[in-house]
Amino acid sequence: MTEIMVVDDDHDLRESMAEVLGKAGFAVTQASRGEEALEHLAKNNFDLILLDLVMPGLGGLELLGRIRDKAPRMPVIMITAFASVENAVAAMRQGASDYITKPFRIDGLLAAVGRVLEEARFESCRTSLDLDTVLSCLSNPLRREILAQIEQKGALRFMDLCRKLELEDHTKMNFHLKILKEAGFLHQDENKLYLLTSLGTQVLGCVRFLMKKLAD
Amino acid sequence: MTEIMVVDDDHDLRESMAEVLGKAGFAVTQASRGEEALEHLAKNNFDLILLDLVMPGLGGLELLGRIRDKAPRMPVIMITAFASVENAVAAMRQGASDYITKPFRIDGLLAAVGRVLEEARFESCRTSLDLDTVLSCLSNPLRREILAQIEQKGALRFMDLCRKLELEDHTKMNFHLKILKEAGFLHQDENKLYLLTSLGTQVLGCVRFLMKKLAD
DNA sequence: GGGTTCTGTGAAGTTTTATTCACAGGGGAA
DNA sequence: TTCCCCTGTGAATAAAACTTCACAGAACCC
Repeated sequence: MTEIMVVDDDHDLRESMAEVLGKAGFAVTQASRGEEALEHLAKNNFDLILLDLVMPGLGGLELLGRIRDKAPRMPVIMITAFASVENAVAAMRQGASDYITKPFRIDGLLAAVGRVLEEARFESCRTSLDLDTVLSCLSNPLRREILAQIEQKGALRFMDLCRKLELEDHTKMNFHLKILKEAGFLHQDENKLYLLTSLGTQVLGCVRFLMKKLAD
Repeated sequence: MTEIMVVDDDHDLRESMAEVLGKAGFAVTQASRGEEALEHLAKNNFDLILLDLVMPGLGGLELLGRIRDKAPRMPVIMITAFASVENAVAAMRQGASDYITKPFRIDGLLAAVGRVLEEARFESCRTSLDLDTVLSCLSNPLRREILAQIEQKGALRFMDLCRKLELEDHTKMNFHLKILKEAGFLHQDENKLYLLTSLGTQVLGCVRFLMKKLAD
C-alpha cells in the first residue's frame, strides 16, 4: 500500500487532505510540525510527502533539506498559500517533485499526487532498459579488456586481438566479440577490422569515470 | 612481441634508434615521413610510437593528432631537438605519453620506452580490480532496483524492501542483499535498517550518468 | 504461553553465462 | 594443388549466477 505523509500546521486543511487521500486508497500519516515529520520519517517509509512551505518552527524549505539528507530521492510535493516565483524556484532547487498553491481543488491535489508517484515508479524501473545489456556486457573483465585494447590500438583484426590478450582459444574471443557487437559497442568494417562504435567509446569513458570514483 | 614504430626524418638517428630497440627485443618499424607513418598505422598494430616533433611535410604535432583520431589511447613518445616548454606542453596536451629531447642516451630512451609500455599495461589491467565486483553487482536489475529504492527512501527494513519490490520470496532478497553488502554498496545499522554506503551513493550516481549517456 | 511476523542460513535445483571441442569455407604461400 | 592460417559456426560441457525450498532463532503481539 502506498504511504503518504501530510505535513501542515493547519489542522483543518491537514485533516481534509488526509481524508481525501485516504478515500483515494492511500495510507496517510499526519504531522503538524517539522520535527514530528522527521520522527515519522525515521520510523515509517513513505512513498510521498506533502509539505507545507510556511510553518512555525522548522520551515518547509529547511525540512525539505533535512528530508533530502535522509532520503535523497524521496518524492516531495510542496504546498503553500503564498504563490511566488522565488518560493517555487527555491523549492524546486531543493529537489521538490512538484509545487501546488492553496487553495487547491481536490482533483488537482490527487492529480499532482498521482503524477509524482507515477514519475517515481518510472524512475526506478526504466533502469532496466538498455542499461541491463550494457552493464552485463561490461561486467566481464575480458570484454572490458577487448574494448580497451581496441580503443588503444584504434582498430584490430581478429587474430591480433587474440594474441594481444593472450587467448589461445579463438572461439572464446568470438563468443565475447559477438556479445560486444550485439550490445552495439563495436562493429566490423569491410576489411573485417574490429573497431569501436561511438557508443563503445562513450561507455568506456563511463567505465573510466567509475574507476576514478573507486580510486579514492 | 611488442611492436614499436619510429618516425623520424633523420635517417641516421632513426636507424640507430631502431637498432637499439631491436637489440632490446622489440619489433621495430621505421617511417621517415608522417604520411608513411599513417600508412603503417593502418596496416600494423603497434604498442608504442616514437615521434619526431619537427619533420618536413606532416609535422609531429599534427601527426599526433591524426594518430589520436585513429587510436585514442595509443602510447606515443615525442622526440625533439628543440627543448621548449611550449613544445612539451603542446605535445602533452595532445596526449603524448612522454617527451624526450635530442641528444639522448640509449639507456634514457630505453627507460622511457619501458616506462610508457609499463603504464599502458597497467592501464589496461587495473580495469579488473574492484571494477569487476562493482559492475557484475550492478548488472543485475533487481539489485539496481534495491539500491534505487533504498536511496529514495533513505533507509529500509528487510520486509519493507521485499514488499516495495513485490518479492514474494524473501530469501531471494537476502541473496541479493548479501551480494550488495559484500560489494560495499550498503550496510545495516544497529536497528537492522539497510542503508547506502557512500560508495553505494556514488555508484548509483555513475549509473544515472551512464543512463543519461545512453538516452541520446 | 502461544501464535505470528521478521530476519536469516544452507542446501538443492534451475537458468544463464562461459568455455571447450569438432568442424569448415576462404585465401594466400610454397 | 596442397598446406596452413584466418575467420567463423554450432553443439557439448563446465561454471557461475540465480531461485526455490526447508528449516530456525529472535522479536513482537494476543
